Amino acid sequence: MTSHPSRPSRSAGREVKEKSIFDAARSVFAELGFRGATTAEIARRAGVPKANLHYYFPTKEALYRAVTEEILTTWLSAASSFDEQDDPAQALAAYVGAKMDMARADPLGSRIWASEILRGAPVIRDFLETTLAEWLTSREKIIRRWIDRGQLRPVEPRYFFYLIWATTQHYADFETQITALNQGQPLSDEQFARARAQVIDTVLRGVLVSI
Amino acid sequence: MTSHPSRPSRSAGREVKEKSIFDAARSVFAELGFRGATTAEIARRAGVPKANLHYYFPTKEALYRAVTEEILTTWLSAASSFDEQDDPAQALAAYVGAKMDMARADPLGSRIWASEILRGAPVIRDFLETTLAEWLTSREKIIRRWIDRGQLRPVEPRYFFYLIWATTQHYADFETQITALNQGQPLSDEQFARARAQVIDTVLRGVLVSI
DNA sequence: GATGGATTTGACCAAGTGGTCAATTCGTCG
DNA sequence: CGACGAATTGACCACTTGGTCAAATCCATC
Repeated sequence: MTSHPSRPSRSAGREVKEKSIFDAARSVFAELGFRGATTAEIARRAGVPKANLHYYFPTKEALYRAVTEEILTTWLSAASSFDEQDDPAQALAAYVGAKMDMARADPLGSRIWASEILRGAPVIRDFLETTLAEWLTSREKIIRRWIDRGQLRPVEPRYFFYLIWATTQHYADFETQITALNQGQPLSDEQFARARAQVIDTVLRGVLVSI
Repeated sequence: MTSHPSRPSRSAGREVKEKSIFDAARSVFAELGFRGATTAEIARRAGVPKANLHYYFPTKEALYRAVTEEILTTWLSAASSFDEQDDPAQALAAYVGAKMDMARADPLGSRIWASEILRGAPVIRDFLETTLAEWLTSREKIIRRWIDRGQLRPVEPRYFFYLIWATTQHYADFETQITALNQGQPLSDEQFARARAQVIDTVLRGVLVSI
């Protein structure tokens, strides 16, 4: 204990404040994109003066990079859930399910990613061309092994991954549309669970040899 | 003939100019979104002074609405290609193929749509809640009929449509990412044809009872 | 070739932008 | 306590934004 509980220590206060700015930036970037986002709006949502925001993050771009950095980290840790197993059905179901859960738990991250890609990926281009490309290559090998063993239909692995990514991220990126088509109500937990199960099922049936 | 071929008539000149502004706006909105787009940049790409742009389109929002209007029109005409047929395999293959072709032929339209949804669909919300919702309801009936006839596995139709929309539009919206993962080269016609065929095949196998 | 509406455009404006800075306040520690 | 660095913030700045406007130009018609 360095201070009274109701008055957090200096360093703890810093973390809290930095996080509130960070979270505000996340939501604004997800809604308006990098160009459309304004530091004034981010500061407003964070409940701090604009000058204070610039104390913690020197520029708008630095703040944006911090946000994308965290998204890439999250993505990587989730990507490792795609493991080689004997049973492709189990491995794929786990992976697709995990991606659906991510879209539900953190739609903002997915939307910032989408927005970044839409504008030509100036910030994460390097990540796409190196880390993501390597990840994809290594997982293609796993898919090909399953195909060689006759467990999977002969598909081009990368287009199969695109289908998985597109479908799962759609529930985050197009949440507005999905809600509008659901009588204006966001998908309930039950509805989402049903969608999740169906996505897994459809994807698996699409590529498995037998089921 | 109202004038010399090299000097277009007044009304023809108007159409040409309006279209060049319109096309420039499309590309800027697709890249930067509504908020990120600037009238100066649109005017620059159209090769006209900014004041001239405002002569043809009074405000940035009017220009944006004109662009989205055209996208909705295109969408509707393409949506009618989803017809009721005896054979769901044929109908679905035609629909998915058409959506893939649209993503290839006009990626900008898809990206503007995506960008509009990402920011909460303030402009097309009404379209989503009325026209699109009705379209979806009517097509759900067709899907259910196929299910009742035992031609399709019992899926919730709307989540199935989301999978189709997400997967096909991904090739437009995430073109930057797909290109980055393809050694920096956009998908060739051959690669795209392969992706198109695989998407159709995977989607069909995912929901057809027998194939 | 004169007329008059359509078109073009440079100059301009108020509001908003990202970012700075100096003055102030705060909290910790000797 | 006093002092010193960390943190806070109102005021400010140069630049960009969407949009205006009046003067100039164009061109079909008579």
